[in-house]
Amino acid sequence: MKVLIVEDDPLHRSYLHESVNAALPECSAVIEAASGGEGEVLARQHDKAHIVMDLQMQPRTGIEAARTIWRERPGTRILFWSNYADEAYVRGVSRIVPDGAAYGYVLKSASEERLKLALRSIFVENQCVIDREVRGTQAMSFGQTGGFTDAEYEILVDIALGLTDRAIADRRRMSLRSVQNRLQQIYDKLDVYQATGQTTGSESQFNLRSRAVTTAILRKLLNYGALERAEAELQDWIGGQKH
Amino acid sequence: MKVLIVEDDPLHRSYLHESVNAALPECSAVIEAASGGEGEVLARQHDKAHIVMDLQMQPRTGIEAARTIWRERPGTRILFWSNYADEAYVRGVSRIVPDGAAYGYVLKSASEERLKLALRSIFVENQCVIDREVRGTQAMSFGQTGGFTDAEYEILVDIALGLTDRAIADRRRMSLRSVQNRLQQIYDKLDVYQATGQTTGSESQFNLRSRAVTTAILRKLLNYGALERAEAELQDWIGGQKH
DNA sequence: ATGTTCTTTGCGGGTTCCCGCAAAAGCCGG
DNA sequence: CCGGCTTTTGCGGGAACCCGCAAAGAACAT
Repeated sequence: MKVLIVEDDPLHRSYLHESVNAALPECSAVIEAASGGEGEVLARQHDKAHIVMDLQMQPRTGIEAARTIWRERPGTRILFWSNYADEAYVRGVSRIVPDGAAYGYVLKSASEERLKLALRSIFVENQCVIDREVRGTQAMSFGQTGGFTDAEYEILVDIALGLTDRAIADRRRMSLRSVQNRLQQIYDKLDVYQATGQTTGSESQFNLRSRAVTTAILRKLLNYGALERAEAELQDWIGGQKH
Repeated sequence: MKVLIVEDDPLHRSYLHESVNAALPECSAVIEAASGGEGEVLARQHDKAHIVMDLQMQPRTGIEAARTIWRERPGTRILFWSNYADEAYVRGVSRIVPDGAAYGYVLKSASEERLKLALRSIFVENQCVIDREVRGTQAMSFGQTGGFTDAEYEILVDIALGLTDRAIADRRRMSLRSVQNRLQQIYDKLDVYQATGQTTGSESQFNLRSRAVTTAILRKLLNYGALERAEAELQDWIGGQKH
């Protein structure tokens, strides 16, 4: 068994290396990559290796690396190893995991025991292991309680990118009014109607559109990585438009 | 000499501990704190300790901790130790450093030598040490080349928070039109006028307001921590308004 | 086929935003 | 005090946004 570690922080990398050695004595080789791009290359070279992948990396994030790896080799087992359980990350991961692939998601704050257990579960038993906290945000997200549907999330990302209603309608192939309906659902769910106090009698409001975006960021529905990915997709789409 | 380490990641904490011991043999005690709040408490107890402070921490960030510590003890020497050189962080730090206080800013990606050198320079020589990359974004920010003035940055934060033009005018004590002037300067500097391609002849545009915010985030002028802080200030202001 | 429910679409108007234009108000060297 | 200079403010109009209302469609059980 070979294990490929993709992690840009040298401290965490060597920590992972030790943990893999301790948890998987049957492992014959541990390869290290210090960035997402390097990880993709090494995954191609060692095409039976299991992978431990950091999510936050510069410039090529773990999600992008995992996507290309899974595209070439859908059965690969990947254990994601991340600082946060932000909904944006969780959604990003579950969006790209192929059907039937085994994967894991553990937080860096987890104990070494949990990490070793996860390593054995996924790489030996071929069984998904998802950290309890992550499960929490997953449920939050897919359950209806305050969660966003994929359609709503799509539109949320679009206004975050700064698209106009008209542009969203074009991009998502729906009417202008439907876009605005979705927006209202989003505004409701993000509870964005709080008024700012005012010395004069009348009360000024928030700009709902911008307010929704930052509320989403503050609630960790969106984060830098998600925006970066979405921006890249947007540029692709623009390129395709004027073909 | 005493040194207080404030860092939530245990790996980095013990790495710092070792580096301090190696670089500062005259140091008599090293205290560790695992969060911003704990750091503030320990800083009060050990009121001559120098501080090494991580910036990204949950829930209380290093900038907030540093601000309260400096408020109580303005001469304290603090070495900031961060993953990124985002303009939002750099601006946040230089906004709170008291006049004449010695401080440092080194990146986690720096070599151990650089770290030790910085520890000696600031804690022994009482001399500022700012990582080269950070200097770069500092210059970018305060020099006129594509940089934002404080006034513009303030407004940028305000639209990011979702305030309406009217509300910004009230908050910053200026006329509506002046706010909109500032907005146009911001739109210019962020170069937000790119049109999305369109099948019909006419071309749809971005929503400049939202587009400016995410462009700023993608360029790392804004990030989660900055928004969080600004949101707290905003809530304070709203409270004061309806007194 | 009929009724119920949910989603999508169109219309209209009130509000906010974006911005060109020009007058008014500060800032300085003469 | 006076001509420049930048910055601030007011006005007006066109566009985009927010949203209530109601008709048209789609999905599904009876």
